[in-house]
Amino acid sequence: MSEAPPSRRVRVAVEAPQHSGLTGPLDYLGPQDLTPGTLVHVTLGRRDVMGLVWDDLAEGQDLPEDERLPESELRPVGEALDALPPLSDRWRRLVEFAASYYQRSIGELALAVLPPQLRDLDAKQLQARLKKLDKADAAAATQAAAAPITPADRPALTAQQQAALDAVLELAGREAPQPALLWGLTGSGKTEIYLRAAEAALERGQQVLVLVPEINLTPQLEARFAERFAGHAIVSLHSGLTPAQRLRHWLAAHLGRAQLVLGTRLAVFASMPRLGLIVVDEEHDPSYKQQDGARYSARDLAVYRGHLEKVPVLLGSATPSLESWQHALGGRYRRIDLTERIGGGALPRVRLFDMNRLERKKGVTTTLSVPLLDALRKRLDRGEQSLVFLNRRGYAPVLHCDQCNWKSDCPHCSAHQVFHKEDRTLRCHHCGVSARVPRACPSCGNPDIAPLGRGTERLEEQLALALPGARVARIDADTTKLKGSLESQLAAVHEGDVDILVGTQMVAKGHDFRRITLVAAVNPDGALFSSDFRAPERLFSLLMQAGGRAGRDAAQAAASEMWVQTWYPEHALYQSLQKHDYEAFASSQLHERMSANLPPFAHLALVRAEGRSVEAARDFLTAAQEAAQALPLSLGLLLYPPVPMAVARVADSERFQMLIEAGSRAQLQRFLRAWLPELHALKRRQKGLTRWAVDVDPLAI
DNA sequence: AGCACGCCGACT
DNA sequence: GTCGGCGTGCTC
Repeated sequence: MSEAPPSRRVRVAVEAPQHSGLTGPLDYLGPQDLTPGTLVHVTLGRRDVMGLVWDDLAEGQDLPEDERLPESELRPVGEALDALPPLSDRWRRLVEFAASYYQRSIGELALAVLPPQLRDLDAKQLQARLKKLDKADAAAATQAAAAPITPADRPALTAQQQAALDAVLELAGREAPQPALLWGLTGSGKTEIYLRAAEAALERGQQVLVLVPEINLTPQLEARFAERFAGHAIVSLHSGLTPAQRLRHWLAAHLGRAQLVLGTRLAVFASMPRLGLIVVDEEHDPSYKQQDGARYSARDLAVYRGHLEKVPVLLGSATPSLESWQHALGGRYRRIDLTERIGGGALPRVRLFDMNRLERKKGVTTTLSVPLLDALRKRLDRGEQSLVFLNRRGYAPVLHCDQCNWKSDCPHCSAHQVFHKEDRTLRCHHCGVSARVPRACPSCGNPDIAPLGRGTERLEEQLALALPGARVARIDADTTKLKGSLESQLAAVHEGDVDILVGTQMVAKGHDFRRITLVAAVNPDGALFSSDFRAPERLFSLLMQAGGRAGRDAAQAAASEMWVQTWYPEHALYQSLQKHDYEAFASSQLHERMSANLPPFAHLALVRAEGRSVEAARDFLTAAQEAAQALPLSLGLLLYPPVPMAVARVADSERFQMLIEAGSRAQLQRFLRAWLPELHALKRRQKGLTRWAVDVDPLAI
């Protein structure tokens, strides 16, 4: 028997959430040779939890010597899962940065971004898992020898693409590459640039990380990469995988066996020992921001990770986020442009249809205007497809009684219940409650209750009625609930089994329709007057993307059209859209943002509070504000008063929020670090407060 | 967050 | 007398 190695103080990041007040790693006693990055079981209170051996934090970040527990009071670490190679130093720096920036504990974040199944394993089970993986890999390796990529397999690059690729490769050759913003129209061949850049990294023996905004978009991109890189190991990482798949794919990345990792925002934390390139496709997409728990932006973390690992980051978009655009204008990002569509195709002609020109007759539906129906009919006659875009699910957003003014309000939320005709339900899109549609007005008994407004279900019905013989189909969250149904419905469109496709933003993103020559946005005005300062940016990008669905087949591009029905055709947003002029739009938005002192010229944090009563939620934030004003660090910050959220009550919970504005990130960070402990204390005193959270760099205000 | 302890109401 | 309600407080 060998002697037990001498014990020492070991820092372990444990899975304890922020609310516990335990922010940094905890101290345990462990063997001398325990490497940082190793998973260990430790006792926390009375339970056994997973922890990750951490290093001593940087000067100033750590507790002072005299506040640490004496070694005599420390508990020993439990079993180490040392069959797994430790998480790298760079990986830990990324997690440390993310935890600090988004104001969460290191342990919470570190363990939340590991595959969930890893937490439930003991050393023996892990070893078995790794052995099984070895076997499978060996079998796969003998089966398919990596086929070299030959130039013949790839489409020739246009001159512009070649220049873009050269710029990317030049960056990759630098010691500390600058992030690149690949600004390319839909159909300009961005994906080909990703593929070529990835190819170069693979040839150097490096791994490539590709992020996409939605799970929906992973299969088609995965197919493209799989086709190009046959024989290479490609794995996907997203929340749609089974726990076992997720662990297997994560391990493949961590062990360096997966050469390409493709995934949604959580994949930004994938452990990759030989990372050589990060691609963030559709970098402007709001889905990159996590909306609960640690509210990180995977795009921003990707940029930070690139900086840490000294690898190039390629941010791609036709309508970059104004943050990224501003970075490019300021020279922090290298801008690379793709301004031509492949094959010389033109962008669809944008027609702004002025709704004011229609005669307004009472009770007559104007959404399907006569000219729009004519345009749709023209496509039908030519055997072409059309996409009608409406960002609202259901049949009608509300039911209404003419006699007593009753409305289908949700009993638990400050929102209407949406009428879904298909299953005759009234559903609240905020809390999810569902009720049968009443036969008569529940308030006065009037049998004549009517739907008000329209959603995709009703649009589908009205189109079928107005255009007899047309094959109308609808794709939205309701028609794609079942697994695989989105794929089969998209396939039906590709097969030509559909003439007119009705859909929400789900169909506006990414899907490559070949035969669509008309895209119509029938009611996009809502976002023009939203209280959220980012609403115009989102609308512009959504409409550009929707428009990009038309004319992808170069032969039909000339005849393709985007139809926008609006009451405000003179609005600057639509004017820029009509000219496909993202630059003009961005410039006017940035101008507005600068004069209003909004991002990217200011930095925001949002504190949200939920309580059983309006008072509980509001009083908490008011007290929080008072505590903030007492801090010297709040000097120069703008603390807005607490206000109810746009939907103030959800599932019987009252919601308030409060905005903090700072001139610099560092200032905001310093303030939050000092302030949050006070909020934890306040929460304990505030009765009826159920939850609160800080959102750094919030996307939706 | 878990998971204790702790101090008051309706049950065998 | 005890089972259990959820308020309060702690976890290296």
